[in-house]
Amino acid sequence: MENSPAKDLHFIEQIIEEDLKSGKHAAIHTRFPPEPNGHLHIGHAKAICLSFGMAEEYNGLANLRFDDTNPEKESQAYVDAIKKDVSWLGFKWNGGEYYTSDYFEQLYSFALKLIDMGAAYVDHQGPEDIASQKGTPTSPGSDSPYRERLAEENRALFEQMRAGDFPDGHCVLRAKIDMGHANMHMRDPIIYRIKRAHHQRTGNRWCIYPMYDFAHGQSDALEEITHSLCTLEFEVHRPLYDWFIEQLGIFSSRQIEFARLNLSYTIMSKRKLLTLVEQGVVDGWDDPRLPTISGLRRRGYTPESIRSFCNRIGIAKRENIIDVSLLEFSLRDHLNQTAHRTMAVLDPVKLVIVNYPEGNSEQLPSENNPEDESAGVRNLPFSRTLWMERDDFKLEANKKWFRLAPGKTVRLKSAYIVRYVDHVMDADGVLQEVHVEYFENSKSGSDVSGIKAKGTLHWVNAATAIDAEVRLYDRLFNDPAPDGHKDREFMDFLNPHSLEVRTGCKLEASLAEASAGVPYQFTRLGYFSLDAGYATEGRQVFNRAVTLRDGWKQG
RNA sequence: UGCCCUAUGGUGUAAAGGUAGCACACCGGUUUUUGGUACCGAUAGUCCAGGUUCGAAUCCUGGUAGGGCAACCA
Repeated sequence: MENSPAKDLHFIEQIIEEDLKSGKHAAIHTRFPPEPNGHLHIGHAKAICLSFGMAEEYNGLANLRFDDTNPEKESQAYVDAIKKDVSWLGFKWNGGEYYTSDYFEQLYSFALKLIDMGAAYVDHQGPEDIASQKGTPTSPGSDSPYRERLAEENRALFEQMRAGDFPDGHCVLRAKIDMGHANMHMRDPIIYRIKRAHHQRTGNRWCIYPMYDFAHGQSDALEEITHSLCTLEFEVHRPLYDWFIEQLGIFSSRQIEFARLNLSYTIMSKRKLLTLVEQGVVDGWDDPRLPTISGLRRRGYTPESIRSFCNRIGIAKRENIIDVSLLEFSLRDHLNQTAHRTMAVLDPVKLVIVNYPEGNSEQLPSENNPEDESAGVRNLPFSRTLWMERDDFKLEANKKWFRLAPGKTVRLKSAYIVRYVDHVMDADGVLQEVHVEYFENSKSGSDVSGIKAKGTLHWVNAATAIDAEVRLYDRLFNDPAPDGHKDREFMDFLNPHSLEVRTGCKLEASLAEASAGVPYQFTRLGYFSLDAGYATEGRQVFNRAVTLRDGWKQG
């Protein structure tokens, strides 16, 4: 690192480097602290890449900690899903796996300490009274009538709270700070509430649970987290976070906030995502149209592409909406290097090579990936009758049309150059067959025909093709910021065409052996992968993750 | 009628008082047996007004705009 060329560091890296250089910390320790009450999305991926990424970059440790202080909303199923997603992204919690609930006893002692210091009190008022006394952002609050209760009495009451002597909601424990503070969070925040709910880890051992502000910072301290990275909305919590550290005299973690990720044409709020799932707008949390990690995985995104995306978007404190095209670029960039090319026809029309002998067939070699020689070569069966893409033929074509049309000549990828002969339409004018003649000496790899074909078409041999269903996805919303409108609901912007199911697609035979989740490029069409979830016996289903970039300007 | 945060091309993000750079998107071109990839090029930016300075995206003052803050949620 010494004398390293001025690399562009984001503000968190700068803070870390300063802390390392000054000796404040010998090594850094970060954490990713999800509440197990929902599924992770691409926004969490940013946070994961940051917190785990910083630990990797500076040879530190990173913890995975489940912030499970509200048993009513949380479950083990979410814990499992989150662990799966983080692992899939390629991160290891080398600092360990923790649960805030493991600290309940310790947090209880912290509360007792606060009480003994005269810095916390039990309040018997209801939520309405407490709320009204809190004041507003522009007017100060007022003191609770229980605020000056003696420490001994508070201690006894708090012990009774724990012992279960009071019903739910009977009273709360509050930090005694300043009801006139400009920061609402400093106006005697509630730090413990009585709640008889079964906790997935502690069962019924506790009937009081600490609030976020009395759990998160303390957990950071107990794990000696040096840099506690979180999103901007916690900025106003930081004074409280620091206040508890000071009062309790615990390890001084530093909370640093960064702007959360927003992606164009989608939503990131757990609540709104849940609405889509519950109302059946999508198939579930892993619907390929959702920005959830599980959705992206099912869509065909790779962990590498998501991580490179997270590295490209930067870390800063200003609000942002990242263009979804950057995400798509990251996927194409990765898959172009790694995905095997295959041929598939989504909207098939018969292509008959009239001068190719009936009954004949041959095997034509085709490279699996022009970007990667080591990917090897496979043989494609070729014969007189093939499938071609319906929109690769047009009756009236101009000079800019490189595909098939009367008078046009094209190359069939890895095969021969063919020239239009005629076509067949049914009574409704729907194209049934295209007839072409091939040039025998134009065979791919040994072309001595001297004929130049502008366009290259993909095709599939009819006799050996396999049938499949292919699902094409478009953005879920029509608006770049569906939840950014004050006067409209995000559901108003749903894209009715976000899913297009194509049946009767023709795939090259090698795809019969495709495994779920392995991405393929369908030549000229995009990147696709087999979806085991949608498949049924004898029917393959492929999802399109993203199209290829289309540089063709029509018209 | 408060407090906190933020303002750089279309979208993101750098530049720590000294040439406003990079990526995506868009547009044009070269190569191409994927209208893909690769490569080359173009367009395009410091919220406003003052001030300090030889010199300001950067420092100061005042505006303006956007975001956040009043759950026994996290």
